[in-house]
Amino acid sequence: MRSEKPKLAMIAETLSVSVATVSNALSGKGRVSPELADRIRETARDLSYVPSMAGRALRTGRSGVLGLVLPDIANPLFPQIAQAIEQAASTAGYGVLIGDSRGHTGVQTEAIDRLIDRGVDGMVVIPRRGTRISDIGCPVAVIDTPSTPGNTVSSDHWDGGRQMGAHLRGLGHRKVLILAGSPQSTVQNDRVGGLKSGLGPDAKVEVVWLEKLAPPDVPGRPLGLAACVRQGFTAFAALSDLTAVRALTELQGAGIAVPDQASVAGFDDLIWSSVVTPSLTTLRMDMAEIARLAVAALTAVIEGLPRGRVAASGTVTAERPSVPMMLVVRQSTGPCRSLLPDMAEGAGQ
Amino acid sequence: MRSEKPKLAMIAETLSVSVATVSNALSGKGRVSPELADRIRETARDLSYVPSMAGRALRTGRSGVLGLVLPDIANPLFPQIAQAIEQAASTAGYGVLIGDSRGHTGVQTEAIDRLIDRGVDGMVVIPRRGTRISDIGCPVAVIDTPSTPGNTVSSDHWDGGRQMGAHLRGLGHRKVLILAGSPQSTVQNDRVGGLKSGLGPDAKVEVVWLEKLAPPDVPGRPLGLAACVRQGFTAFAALSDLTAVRALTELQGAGIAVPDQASVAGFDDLIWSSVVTPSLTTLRMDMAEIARLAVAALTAVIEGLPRGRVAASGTVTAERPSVPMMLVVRQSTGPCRSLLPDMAEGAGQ
DNA sequence: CTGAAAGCGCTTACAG
DNA sequence: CTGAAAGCGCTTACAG
Repeated sequence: MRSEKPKLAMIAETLSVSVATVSNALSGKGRVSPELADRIRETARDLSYVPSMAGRALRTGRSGVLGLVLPDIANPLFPQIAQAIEQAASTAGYGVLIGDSRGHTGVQTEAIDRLIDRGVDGMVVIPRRGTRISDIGCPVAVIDTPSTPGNTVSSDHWDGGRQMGAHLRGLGHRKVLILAGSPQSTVQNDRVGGLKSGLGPDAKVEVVWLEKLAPPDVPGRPLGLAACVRQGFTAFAALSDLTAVRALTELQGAGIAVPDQASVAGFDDLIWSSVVTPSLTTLRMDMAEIARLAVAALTAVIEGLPRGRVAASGTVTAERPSVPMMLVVRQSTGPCRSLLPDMAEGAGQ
Repeated sequence: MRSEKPKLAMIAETLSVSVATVSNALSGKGRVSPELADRIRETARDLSYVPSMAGRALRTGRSGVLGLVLPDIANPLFPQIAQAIEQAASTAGYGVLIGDSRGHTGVQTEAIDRLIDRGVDGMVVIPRRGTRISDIGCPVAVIDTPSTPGNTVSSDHWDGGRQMGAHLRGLGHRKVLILAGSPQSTVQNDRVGGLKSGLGPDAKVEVVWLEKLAPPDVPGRPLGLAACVRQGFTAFAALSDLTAVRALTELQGAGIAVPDQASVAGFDDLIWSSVVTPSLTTLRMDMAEIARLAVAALTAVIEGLPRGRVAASGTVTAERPSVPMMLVVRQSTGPCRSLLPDMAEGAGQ
């Protein structure tokens, strides 16, 4: 029912003061007497004044918007990431613009450019396959993995792998198959490294990179996991919940009981992992914290705060570069029964 | 290496014309001689000129940004939706700002308000549980289901259900359990209705609303599907792929072979459905088309196009209100073997 | 402590 | 067909 969108001038007029004073009062820069400032804030509230982003942006050269670019849009992590970033950004007073390169790895630059053209003040990028981010023209926070140069902040994927490895080792597993995606992914390599370390030197570990399978791996194609069980593998550690669910259903479809005959574990704790039977043991990322750190790093340099730094790599530096992952133990992993060929008995529940 | 971000004035200066002329030429409103317009466009390109959104927004009162609000952020459809909307918006020259109400159904207004405050020109809303959208202060496109008043455009969920029902019926299934989420969801109700219709009058159909289960349903809890099979249910139609995967793994875990002993089907064709074994029969939405229609409806009223209409409900009207769903038949559904109690034999493959 | 003025980069009547 | 001018809503030196 308000007659019109209130502007600074309206408040000024209402109180018979200058817009400059209103602006100063509202921005709390303290050049205004406390009493006047109070009155100004009050009538601003009464009029439900909302500053015009356009006016402010034009004047200050800052849009108050951050870009979020996920090259790999089909990424099932997207909801988690988008939610966390939006939350952190909004708390920091920023909006979040979606940048999507629709899977075309090369076209990522285009998505970034579009974001720049729209005037984002900074952006957070979740790279895939070592996409190189450099002099983009605005501060960039990269969420990848601590071992990547230019990484701003991320989960400690290596340690996550280590936790998973230790868990599996603790259950007695000594012959483990790691189901990985792309060998080009630093995140995945870190997870593999940690897994091996956690499993210990006496474990027999094999890695299959789905992407390297020939003929090219198709989602629906069986991975031959039952044969692996017959060969003595007792645990399957997938580097993503998606692959874990794939492994789980393949095993179950072949009549192999999980976790009785083989353990299965995933990564990332997507909702799916808690919904399947048996529910999946997995590693949860603290996306909220990662997002908070990434956004804080960004806003620090955007707002010229003392702590804000842009590293040589062109990306922004966070308070701390890595956030621990948390092991979530559920039903899909159990003690190693190391039962070899004689697995015909039952899949009974 | 460009010395500075080029502005309209620079182009004008370079060509010794007025900024007004440059503006007119670039916006193609045709008040400029073709030759001059060409030269202007050319130098604009050479200088890699990008208009300042802030300047334009302040002047025109339009931000060139659309809001996307999904109250149910954990929604696994999010990647699909976000990608499609971003694609459509970007093609139409708009950016997309994320609006998230973080699950708090009531707080949705807050998310919407934040978007409004940021000056979005319109927004697309995917409501849950009959959230009421009204006089928000900007054009709104609602993507829900055709039977909801105020729906702008959406999949034809009823017909999708019908297709699935017909498919199952064609395979001989006559006793089907529908796994639904919330009875408050119009989308789900439509799917249920279609399913029943497609299954035909002689089919015995039961619906279990997961949300109404007492004690409240927890993701990991078994749904007692094996017992249902013993009772003669031969097919399980889940209203989402998430639930379908849940059902599939529960059945498999209980030693019931899918699709040999029971068929399972889902909805939405998330990536998960093609990855599990057996891969899931499901219904795919044409999100790209839906997004295109929604965005077109929005931009039509934003840009004051002749076709653009705001319906009485306060939401925008699309070229057509519904888009067909497409049945994707995969391995999880098969002919009904109608094997009753004697299902002890084998889950072996 | 408060205000008048300039200007951020555009677009849009309005003249010429 | 082209241009001079005003103004969108802010913030920021600069005076007072």
